Amino acid sequence: MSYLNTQNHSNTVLKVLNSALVLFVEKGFFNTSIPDLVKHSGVSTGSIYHAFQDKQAIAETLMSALLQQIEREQLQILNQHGRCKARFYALSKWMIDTAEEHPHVMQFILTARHKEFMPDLKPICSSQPFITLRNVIHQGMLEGSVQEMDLMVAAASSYGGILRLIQLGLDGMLERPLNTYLDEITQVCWKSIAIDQTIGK
Amino acid sequence: MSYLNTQNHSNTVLKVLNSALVLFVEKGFFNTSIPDLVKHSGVSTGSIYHAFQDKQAIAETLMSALLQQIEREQLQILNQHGRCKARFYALSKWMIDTAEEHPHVMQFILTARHKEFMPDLKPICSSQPFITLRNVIHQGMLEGSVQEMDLMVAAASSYGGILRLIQLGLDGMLERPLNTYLDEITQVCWKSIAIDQTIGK
DNA sequence: GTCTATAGTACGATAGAC
DNA sequence: GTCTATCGTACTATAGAC
Repeated sequence: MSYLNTQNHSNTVLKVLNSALVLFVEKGFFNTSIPDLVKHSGVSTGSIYHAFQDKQAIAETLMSALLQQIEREQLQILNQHGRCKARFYALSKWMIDTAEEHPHVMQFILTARHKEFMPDLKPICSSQPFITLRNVIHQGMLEGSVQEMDLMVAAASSYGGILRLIQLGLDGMLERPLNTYLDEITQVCWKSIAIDQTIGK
Repeated sequence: MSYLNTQNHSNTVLKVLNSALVLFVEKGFFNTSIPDLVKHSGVSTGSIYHAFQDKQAIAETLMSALLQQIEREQLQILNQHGRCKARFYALSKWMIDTAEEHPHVMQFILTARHKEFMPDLKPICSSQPFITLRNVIHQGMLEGSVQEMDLMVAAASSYGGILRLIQLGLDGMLERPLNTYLDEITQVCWKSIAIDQTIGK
């Protein structure tokens, strides 16, 4: 199933964005030509340029749409869990599930060299979804469940492990499916910033 | 100072490789044209194509040279420290120092979309330097200083935090210089996989 | 809004003098 | 080995019919 929502975009735009997601991740932005997009999406050159100003605008729209969708899903998770540790586990599970169900999405967000084709864009880690991840850790410090330390250090250590494992999974370096590592990785990542030594469930 | 060793390569090759490192990281592989390389390196088109088969070969040679140099530096560190924890700390310090002194090197290794322009290359995390990092963690399990767990999970959790913080630093998301975070980040990253709760130095 | 056909350009790579 | 000049190509983007 497509990850992108059908609400904000026309059918043509959506077809192009979905093809762009696949092709940009698999071949790279610069190795994907407009003719490639035409073939993969079934939309003609003219229609593509009617819907988007240029090739770069396709990437920008795609990025923006993905980040919006991710924000929406994060908010749902935050609504279901109140405390830092529960939120951290739920967000980690969601990241790992997304990496398995929509590997292209995760790959595009995590490893696409956005700077290379969107030079004006701020680094991905300054986008709202990453701010939300950090805010949860900050909440933990206020709650007393996370050790007082530099927020960037805490965020890097906790989510860094999750994201690194996801990257290893996307690169085909893991023997088992990603989700089978969920419990183990979230436990050790949480342990790195938890305030006490009782790790029990 | 240049990161690359002058032993294996001629002066012309070295000039091109150094320019390629800078330009590939700052503008990206596909946004760097041969004329760009000519301007930046002072070497003419003809000489570049005399030294390298094509543009991709420049990237491949660069990657190979960097990995070799990194391997050499890692071996030095392993020779200076015997136990897992000491090696982990020293390797982490070395990664952070390298990121500060040679940001282009770190950026090229960590974030360059190698797959995009070197489709045949294995993922970077299967290269020898990354294997060495994992081996050190494995050694820790045998020694009894690191908890028994899946090796990939342990490596992701421990080095993932370090690498994530380095990425944040390279992206300009940190307030202070990277090396000022060294003690804090290595401590929490080690804590995530350490076997007992005594974290003291 | 959608399409085909094509203009214009910039690039990778080569030829060939020195 | 190094250089300049240039070829051929493949791309992005546009023009204009429907």
